[in-house]
Amino acid sequence: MLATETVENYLKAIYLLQREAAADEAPMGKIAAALGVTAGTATSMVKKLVAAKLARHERFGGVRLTAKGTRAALDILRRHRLVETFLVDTLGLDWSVVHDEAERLEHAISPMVLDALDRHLGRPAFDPHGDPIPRADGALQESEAMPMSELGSGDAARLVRVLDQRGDSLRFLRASGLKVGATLRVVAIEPGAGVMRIRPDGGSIVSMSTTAAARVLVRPTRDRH
Amino acid sequence: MLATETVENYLKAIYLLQREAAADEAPMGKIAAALGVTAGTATSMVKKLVAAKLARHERFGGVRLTAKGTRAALDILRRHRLVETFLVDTLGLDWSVVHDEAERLEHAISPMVLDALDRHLGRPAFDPHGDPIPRADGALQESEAMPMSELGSGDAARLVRVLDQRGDSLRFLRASGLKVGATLRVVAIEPGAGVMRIRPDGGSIVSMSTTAAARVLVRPTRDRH
DNA sequence: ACCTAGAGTTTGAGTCGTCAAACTCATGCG
DNA sequence: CGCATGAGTTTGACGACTCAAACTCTAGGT
Ligand SMILES: [Mn+2]
Ligand SMILES: [Mn+2]
Ligand SMILES: [Mn+2]
Ligand SMILES: [Mn+2]
Repeated sequence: MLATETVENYLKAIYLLQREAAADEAPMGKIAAALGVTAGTATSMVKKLVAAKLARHERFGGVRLTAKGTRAALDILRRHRLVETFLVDTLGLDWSVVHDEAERLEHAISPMVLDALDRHLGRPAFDPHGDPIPRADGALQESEAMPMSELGSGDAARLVRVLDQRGDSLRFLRASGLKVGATLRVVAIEPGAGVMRIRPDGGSIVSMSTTAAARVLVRPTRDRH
Repeated sequence: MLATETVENYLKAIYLLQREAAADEAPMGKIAAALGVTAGTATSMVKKLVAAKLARHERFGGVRLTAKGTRAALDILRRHRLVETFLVDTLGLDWSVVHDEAERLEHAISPMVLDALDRHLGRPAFDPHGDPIPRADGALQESEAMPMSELGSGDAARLVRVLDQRGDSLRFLRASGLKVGATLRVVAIEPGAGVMRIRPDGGSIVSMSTTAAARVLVRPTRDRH
């Protein structure tokens, strides 16, 4: 919209890297990797963001969005996640493919179409992966959740969000019956092997690495064993 | 998809200009005007299309798409018109605004999303303006229709297509009750003034210039006067 | 047959986003 | 401390797309 498609992609990437970094700063290398460009390209692009007052950056330091940059990033994130929701809920596409589609469509959605889409979908608060959808005013409520890897043996929980957008991860989870909203129970943990065994309600037991499990967020349920 | 977004726009513009030109050739100046670009830019871009075997062109002559270029143009046209149909039928947007929206969205629709959209819409044959939607294999059936300007006084007809995509034209037609599928009758013609008076079924009489009426296509109905 | 107005082309230059490769900085290991 | 290594930056170049302005061709009217 206001910015070019490339700028929109940088803003979104920086926003997401900033959330996940401890220092609340996006490292230049990660930005470059997220966009599939060389570090030099990312450096020069960040300079333009700084010139446009969308980001702050000092030589050899991390990148941080300004309030204006954050607002723009949230707007793009809203478009991205509403499009994903549309592709799954209305068109019936699989949640493992919609991320890449939304990556392109997000740049072509005008405010008018966005609002019509939002209305058509019933103003959803979460996308198919459980990611919160920023509201039109930029408000964003993250859902309370913990990594599935932190559950103990025997614990029951509801799956509320999947952080990994990679297609093969999502296909594995869907095939295992682990979708957003599903309830599950930890049947065993093998700390030595770094593996936990999970039984989704109404499904059969699956094993996954604790690192993979850490990218799945759950909310523990009162345990009616 | 295969081509860049700019190339897609050129191909679609050339295709449409070729259809409407007597010589089945798109004049360079019209191409430039359609894309909002200088004539020099269009010339150099057409050279690239020729190099890519998408078009034929000799110096100072008109531009003609190759079979490959025509196929690509039909593919873009299909995306454009399906998107327009979606915006009107599913999202409820007005037919006067969807053209510009589709102009951007058409480039971001993958084959997978396109097919899901097509299925969701019930594989429509015509878009909201009555323009035929090319099929996935490139087949395109134009509907039989004549310009409304060629009707005689007293003639009854059904409106089947609107050629002018300009927002104000479409808003005028909608406000007058002249939408695709509506039946109407010519109540008077003023050749001197270049105006004809039309009564849409269930609406009140409106005047429009014969040049405007020439851009509205109708199919005469058996006249139960 | 000419000449000119309009249409089309060429040229030179600029912007945007990108890369490769040379370079600089920060730091933690020895 | 000193310096090697990895992270980040700079530079020069390029492809895609565009414009302005100079130039060239074509066709229609006299
Ligand atoms: Mn994107
Ligand atoms: Mn998502
Ligand atoms: Mn377009
Ligand atoms: Mn249309």
